[in-house]
Amino acid sequence: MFKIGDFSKLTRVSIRMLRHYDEMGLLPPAHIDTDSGYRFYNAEQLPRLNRILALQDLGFSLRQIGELLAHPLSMEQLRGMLLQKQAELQEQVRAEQERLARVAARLDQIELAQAGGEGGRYDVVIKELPAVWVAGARATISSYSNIGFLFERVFAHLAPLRVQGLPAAIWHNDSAREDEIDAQALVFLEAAIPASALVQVYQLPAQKMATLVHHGSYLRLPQAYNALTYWLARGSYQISGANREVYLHFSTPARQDDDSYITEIQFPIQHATE
Amino acid sequence: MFKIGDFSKLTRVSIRMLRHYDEMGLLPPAHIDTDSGYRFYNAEQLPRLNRILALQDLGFSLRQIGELLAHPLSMEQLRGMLLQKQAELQEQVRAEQERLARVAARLDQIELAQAGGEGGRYDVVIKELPAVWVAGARATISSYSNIGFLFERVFAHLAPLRVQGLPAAIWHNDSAREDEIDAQALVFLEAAIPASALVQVYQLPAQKMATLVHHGSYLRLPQAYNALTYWLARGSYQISGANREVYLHFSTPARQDDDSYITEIQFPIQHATE
DNA sequence: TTGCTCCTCACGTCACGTGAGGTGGC
DNA sequence: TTGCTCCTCACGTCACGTGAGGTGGC
Repeated sequence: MFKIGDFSKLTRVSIRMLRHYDEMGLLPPAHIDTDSGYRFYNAEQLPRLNRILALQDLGFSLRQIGELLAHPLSMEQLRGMLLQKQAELQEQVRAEQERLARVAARLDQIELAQAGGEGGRYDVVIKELPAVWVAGARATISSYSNIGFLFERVFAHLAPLRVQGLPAAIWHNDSAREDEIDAQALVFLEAAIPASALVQVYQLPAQKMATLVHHGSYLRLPQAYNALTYWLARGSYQISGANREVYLHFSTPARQDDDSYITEIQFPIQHATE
Repeated sequence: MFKIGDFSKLTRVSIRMLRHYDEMGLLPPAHIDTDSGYRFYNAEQLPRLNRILALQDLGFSLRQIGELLAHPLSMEQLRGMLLQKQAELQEQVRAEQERLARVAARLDQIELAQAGGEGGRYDVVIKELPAVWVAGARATISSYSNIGFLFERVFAHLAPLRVQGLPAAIWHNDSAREDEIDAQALVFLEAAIPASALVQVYQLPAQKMATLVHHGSYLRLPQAYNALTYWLARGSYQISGANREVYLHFSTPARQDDDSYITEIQFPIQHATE
């Protein structure tokens, strides 16, 4: 028989935890002194404690372990649980490795900044955007700054409906030619509204996005794009579609050199392994 | 200006968390209505929120982020913190991968058991043993079961000192010959005691151990050894020294076929990469 | 007018560590 | 007799989610 302190030394499990396992019914002591309340353990209890520790190491919670010990699973069921655990752990490892890549990218960013670069002002954030309704107009334009008339079309469509929302652009840059830009102006909606010949209304699908907020004039947007694409190149993501700009602070008509503008750049991404 | 719900939708940060960041002083709203207490945010706050989220993603706690935002670090200091984070994350990834290997080993164990094997009854547990004083006697013997006389030597040394402790054996199996076993009998002590010509007293160094508890006769110890060595072969550990047996439940003189015996087998291990 | 949004307060999570304050055994 | 060990009770951790119960704006 071991007093709790000796059993703790033997098993390297803290006294606190042995008491906790007792409380949870996972490992009641072999004997409890009725006068003093002292817990006494014996060597026969070691296999059970080891099973608890092993299951914990496999990633089960103490509650789950309690159930596993109370209602032992068949080999086949246990195998199923472990296969699921394995998948979870693999996903966790992947997530950790991606985080590591992001730390490395951040370190790179610092070194570039020390070398005189500009990227250090931006923080890239990954978001899961849900599906959302938009009203949009699309056309091929000859310059990025010419998107204005598309927005006018959309706004003209929305005004009589008394609908408002954040404006955004999607740049479908399939063409290699710099003067053939497949551009889409859109406004985010709360819900579906009627469409028209010139303005489409549809749902953008849910999408994982790498985003960055640029606070300043459009003339310095290229630096922001550089920071984001550099970050993406360093990481473990692939760009999986057309990039967007969300105009969080702007004026109409747009000016190219307004330093108060705030623009979020978004690139749809997916895991490089998918 | 955005109400908290709109800002939450925009940033994909829950309302609960925006309020929490306010409470912590990380991101106070740009404006709070004095009557209603409503929080209002504006687009200028997005870069700060993104910085919070990016630092969180790098593994900093909200408290640390608060300090980083209040007292910005130099590039060099930030680099140092990130390098440390990187090391921590690498260690975490390694630990997760080892855990994954253990899950895989467990799955193997199940398949072996289904094929009629015996390994399924054992749970391997890793422990960090601290340095500990022992009294021991060492000799080359011709059979494992001949270790008894070495224990008698140790017990004879301890008896007049009125010292007790758990007995254990260390098997220094350097020789290839099965009838030349370099064996050591020892007893764990609470503190140092005098040595003698036949009994050494010294400290076993701290050591990471892979352990397993065998409940049953010594005749079935080989199965327990098989389970442990198989587990070790599957995992990412290297055996780094002589294995031990700790006799948790036994009798003197020892019998080979006593099913009530409880024995812990220990292999010193280190990471395969070290 | 009626949902909708916002507010504060507070509990629960999960596996622990770390006290405070008190008692029994060598 | 005096440390030592054990006991119970309870708080703190940390980033959240999820209510309860109540109020203001279209």
